[in-house]
Amino acid sequence: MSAPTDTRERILATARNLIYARSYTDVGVAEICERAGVFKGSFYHFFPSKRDLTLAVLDFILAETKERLLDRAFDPGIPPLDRLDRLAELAYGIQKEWAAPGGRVLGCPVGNLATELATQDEAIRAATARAFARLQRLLRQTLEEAVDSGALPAVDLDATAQAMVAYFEGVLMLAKTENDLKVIRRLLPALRHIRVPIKQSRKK
Amino acid sequence: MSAPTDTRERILATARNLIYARSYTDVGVAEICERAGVFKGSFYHFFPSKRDLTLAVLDFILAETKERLLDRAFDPGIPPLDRLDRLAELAYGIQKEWAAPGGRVLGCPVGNLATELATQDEAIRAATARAFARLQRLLRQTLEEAVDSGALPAVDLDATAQAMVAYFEGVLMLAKTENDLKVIRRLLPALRHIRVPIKQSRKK
DNA sequence: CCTTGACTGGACCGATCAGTCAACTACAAT
DNA sequence: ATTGTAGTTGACTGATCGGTCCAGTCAAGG
Repeated sequence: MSAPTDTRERILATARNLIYARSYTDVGVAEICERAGVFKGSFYHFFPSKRDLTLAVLDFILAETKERLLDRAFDPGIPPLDRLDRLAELAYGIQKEWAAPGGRVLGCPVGNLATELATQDEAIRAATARAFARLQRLLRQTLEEAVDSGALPAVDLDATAQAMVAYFEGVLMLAKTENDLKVIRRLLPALRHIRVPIKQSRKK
Repeated sequence: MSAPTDTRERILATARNLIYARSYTDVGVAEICERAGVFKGSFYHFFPSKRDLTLAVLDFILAETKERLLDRAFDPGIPPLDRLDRLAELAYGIQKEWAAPGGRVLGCPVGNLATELATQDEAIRAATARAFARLQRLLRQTLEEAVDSGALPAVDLDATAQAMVAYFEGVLMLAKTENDLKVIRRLLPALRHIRVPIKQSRKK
């Protein structure tokens, strides 16, 4: 029982904070160790490489996102379309929270890593893609319920869910670039209006 | 007259290619010089620093994007809403072209730099933000025409244009992450359905 | 012919990078 | 008591980082 060592957790949390606030390549192992109050040797005792650490950081982020964002937004007790509004509100709150300390909007931690590393590291690319797929699945389920209950006209469910993921990520990216939380306030609520119509045969 | 030296241009083009295909931090000055067939000394004769090079690369990208994408899509001779389809088609073609050599979808060169550096380098952040603002302006103008001609019901013009920028960037980012051009094919045409309704007073 | 100055070639710099390693400590099981 | 093992400490390595420096090249202008 007890806490066998919190070292690993400290490394993980510190790495998450630094990498999220800056970037993968910009943050070095030495800096992570320093800020976590850990020595190089301990780092490499727990993680075979910086790359493996990053994969672990991704898991960490995914777990946190699930409980802080997804589980709360995609609550079956909420009417389907309202879940989208909930998602937007929660995401805004989280972004605000992260922006507070450094005064910088940080965007989506998954999207940031994906953009930086997708073309360079296949494992990380795949992991981020899986994360997006999970969000897409939740959205698709929500849309399906909305259509079934008549709250939403028929749409291409898969494409619309994916488009919502894209929009969500795009808004966070834009907010990061403008370094302005208001972008999220302004744009994210329109998530519920994203629609990909069912595709018809080409218009000749 | 003549070509005073193509050295600077070669450095710029090489740097663009390398940075776009990988990332700012991952590509070193030495590698850029090597691939451009230029020596370190020449590099620093033309560019005071790697950061300044990157600013120049951004200009380079912006100029290219303007003539290859924006000028063609936002042609006043095309009906406003059709310009959006045109934008989607052209963007797809360009992405396909860039993906061909390395078999990797590269996403938006501006978005990539923005995501990687927005929190670290204020000048680059501002430059990418300006690029997005330019696209937003073009979209806003297009939407205005569409509304005036009755092709589109009234919407919040500024917010919708910005939402379209976000969606556009989000789709490219997702395509890069999934490493799949079909994502663009599938999602980008829905750009024309993005809508941010005119905001009403809070629902109580 | 001589100077000037843009440009090139390339050695070199200190700092930092990810990663290694052997010695050490603490505790558990035998 | 002894050994095994998980974890810690921190010096160290070779490579690479961005950047500096300067002697040399060359064409244009006087």
